[in-house]
Amino acid sequence: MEILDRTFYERETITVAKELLGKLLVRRNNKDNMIGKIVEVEAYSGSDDPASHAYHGRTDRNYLMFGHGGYAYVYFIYGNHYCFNVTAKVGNNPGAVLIRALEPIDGIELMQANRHVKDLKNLTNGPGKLTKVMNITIKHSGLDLTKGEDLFLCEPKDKQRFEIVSTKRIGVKSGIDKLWRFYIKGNTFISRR
DNA sequence: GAGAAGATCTCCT
DNA sequence: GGAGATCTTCTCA
Repeated sequence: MEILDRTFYERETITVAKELLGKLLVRRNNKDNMIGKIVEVEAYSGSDDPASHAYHGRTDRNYLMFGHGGYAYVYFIYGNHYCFNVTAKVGNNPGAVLIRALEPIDGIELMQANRHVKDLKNLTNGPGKLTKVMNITIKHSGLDLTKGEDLFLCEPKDKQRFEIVSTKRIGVKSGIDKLWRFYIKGNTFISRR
């Protein structure tokens, strides 16, 4: 498998977000692999995006968004859930892409066991769900995704053509004029509301 | 050191 | 369709 390298991530956040659709997220857990195809993402920028963690400047929590692209940025939200982001940026403006939904590809039995859910369509269709299924926690924050270790992204073997739909982002109260949520048209594994 | 809000999910009606 | 669960982070004193 071809792991995405640094040059993929060090581009405009919006461009990276769109191109992440259809890529594979690989989670290596001891000897077991879990693989999911990315079907839904959201882009978060910096000083021009009031919904972004980076909007109010650099802090102890969001400093990863100000660093290089291609790193995992994981944070805990609502007392219950982790959200998994990939840093993606060009120049000095911070940026990250939130992975919102996956299509289960491999290691499905392990995924089901991690959440005690059998319905595939209800397994990874939300940011909090997919982190639980993939066993992604705050420990993975700051991980280099280009090294091919516990967690990385790669190019699928057979590239499929699909249409990209862009809509308003979900769950944010500011920046709703930006259509920075992207998903694969017709895919049944996206989250909705 | 206290208070409030948050890039969500699940259960209940 | 709506509210509760639950804790980290940020802001202000």
